[in-house]
Amino acid sequence: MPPRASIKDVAALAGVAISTVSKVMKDYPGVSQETKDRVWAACRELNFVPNAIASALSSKSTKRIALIVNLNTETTAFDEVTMQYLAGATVKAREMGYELITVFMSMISHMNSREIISYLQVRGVEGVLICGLSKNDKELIRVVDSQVFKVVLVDGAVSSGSTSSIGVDQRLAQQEVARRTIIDNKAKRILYIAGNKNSFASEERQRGMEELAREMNLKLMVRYGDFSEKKARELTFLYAKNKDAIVCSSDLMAIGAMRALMEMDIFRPVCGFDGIILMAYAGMQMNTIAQNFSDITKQAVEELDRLLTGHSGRIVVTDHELVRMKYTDVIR
Amino acid sequence: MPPRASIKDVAALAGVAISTVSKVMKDYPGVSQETKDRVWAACRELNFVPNAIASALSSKSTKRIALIVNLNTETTAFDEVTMQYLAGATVKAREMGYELITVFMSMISHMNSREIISYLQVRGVEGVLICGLSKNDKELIRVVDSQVFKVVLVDGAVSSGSTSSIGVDQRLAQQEVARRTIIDNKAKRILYIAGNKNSFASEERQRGMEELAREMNLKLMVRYGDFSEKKARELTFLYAKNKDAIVCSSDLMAIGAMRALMEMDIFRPVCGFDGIILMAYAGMQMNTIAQNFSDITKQAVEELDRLLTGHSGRIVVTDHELVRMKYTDVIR
DNA sequence: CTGTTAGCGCGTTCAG
DNA sequence: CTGAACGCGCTAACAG
Repeated sequence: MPPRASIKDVAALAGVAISTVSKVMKDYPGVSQETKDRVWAACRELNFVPNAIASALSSKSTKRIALIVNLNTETTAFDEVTMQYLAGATVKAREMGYELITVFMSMISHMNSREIISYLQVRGVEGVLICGLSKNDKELIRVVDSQVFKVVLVDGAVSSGSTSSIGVDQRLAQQEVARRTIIDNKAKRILYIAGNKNSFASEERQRGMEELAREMNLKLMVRYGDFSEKKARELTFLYAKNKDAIVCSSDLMAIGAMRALMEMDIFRPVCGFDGIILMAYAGMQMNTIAQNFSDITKQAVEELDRLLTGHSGRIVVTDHELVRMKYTDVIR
Repeated sequence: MPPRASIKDVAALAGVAISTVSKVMKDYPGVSQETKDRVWAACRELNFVPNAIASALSSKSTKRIALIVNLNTETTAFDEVTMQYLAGATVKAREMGYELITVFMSMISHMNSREIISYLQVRGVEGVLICGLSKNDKELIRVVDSQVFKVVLVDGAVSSGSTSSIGVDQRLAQQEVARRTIIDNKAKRILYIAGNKNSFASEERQRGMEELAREMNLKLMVRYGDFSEKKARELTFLYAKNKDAIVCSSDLMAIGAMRALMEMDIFRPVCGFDGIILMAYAGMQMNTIAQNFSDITKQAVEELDRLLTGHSGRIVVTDHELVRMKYTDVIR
């Protein structure tokens, strides 16, 4: 394997100037077809691969974006949603010619906003995707507000100047899932297990549920399950008995609730939210919104591209289909 | 936010030469303490963040590595093992000052080796981590053989010149898991559900099982489950009846086997391999090796660093602990 | 110990 | 339509 050829070598072989090669590579106008052919031939012959580093330095555009997700790297616990976020963004970024570096919250949680900015700047990051921003992430929020980077918030919060927001309409989604479960079971007294008070998404879902309760004239009890299976289980033990249905703000909590009910040996309809496959493995089937989180980050990358090419921030609400989950490729 | 300051600005403000600043930044010897202080002060004042792009161009060292994993991005199926690979590598790479770009097999499966090489070269990749290389990945294997990049194979295959290999001793691990299950249950007739013939890891495990069968004088039936839960289930229906135990080459297949047994309403001891949390959700508990795959890629990043700093390829066998899995933080 | 200088590979005027 | 020339921000000799 010969050492990498540079644009200079190509120019020499093709008998043209460096700038001409550059133009050909980027398909700029103003180069004769004949010259183009000669240049392409030379490229192939030398196995020329443009140097993105040099290009970035010269053009001052790195085409690099960062994905910040909340994967818990301490425990071996895994998180299907995060994984889908990651997969979608990674694939889409490549498709659109962006370089994607993934950053876990845990890697930056000990930094202050200035350090986080430096961290990203050093790496030439121009835009950032943040999934599931919580109110607790104070420093990260300051990073967003600093406007140093173009930012797209995924399932997170509102938008401002250079920031876009994207995700399903949490309020509406929660209402639709819950409504179906409630009507199907003619439920009146509902235990709602919310996430926590710091998550924007959880807050919206809760709001949705509260609205629905008023609208349908339900008796609603709200408790916080912290997105934890265990906590949801405990809450169910405590409060499910005199309720007609349990609505959970996440699938994992729904699993916890379901298990508690099984142990209590009583039946109550339960509904979840995300629509993760794990549910099938847990042997459960319930109403959820059938989200594909990788689609959301795919859209988010597109949105970030918009921001980076000069457009302004906005709020994008993605489609969500409310269908009873089908576990076609899973045994059960 | 003022525009990013460059090393030149710092030099000017500190009243020193550019090269001096550079030396200070990299903590090179031969700079007086006083000068250092002045430079650092200037950095802080200007909020100087070194430009890694420019540095890379000049030094010809990008400090960028790629992680290639086999995450299936078509379906929404998720893969705990892959996720752990990913998490470990991402975290460790950052710790060691490497940039990590993650690449899914599906992104490059349609490319030939030359295109893959270009793809990585364009991005300035110097070293590559490949998880779970299979014999089917012909083009990728050619990339490895081309020696263009330093490569560490994780749970994959053997080493050569600039290539290292890392992973548990699949043969031994399979033997230990199986042996315990077999002894505990005084089993004689074993159904072994292997992965497939293309995976190096699966092949090694199978070899281990075959050795063990000879050693313990077992009656062994080998079938290929393709790492699929469904297939393992079918095989179990077909062959489990007159067997004393079922040994599976992966946890997912073990789940499939277990479910088949439940449907058949017969009991047979089953053992898995990886030790994934999903098992607990599936409501099962069985012998596995308790691997932490993120530890493996962490070690792999260290190994890649060794290669990149001039050492030669080798085979590293990581520790594995054979313990009965404990699902402490999972309800059941 | 410190400063000067010549690139790294490419993008981009701006004359020819 | 083409090419010379400069600069991006930094590194690495080398010279003082």
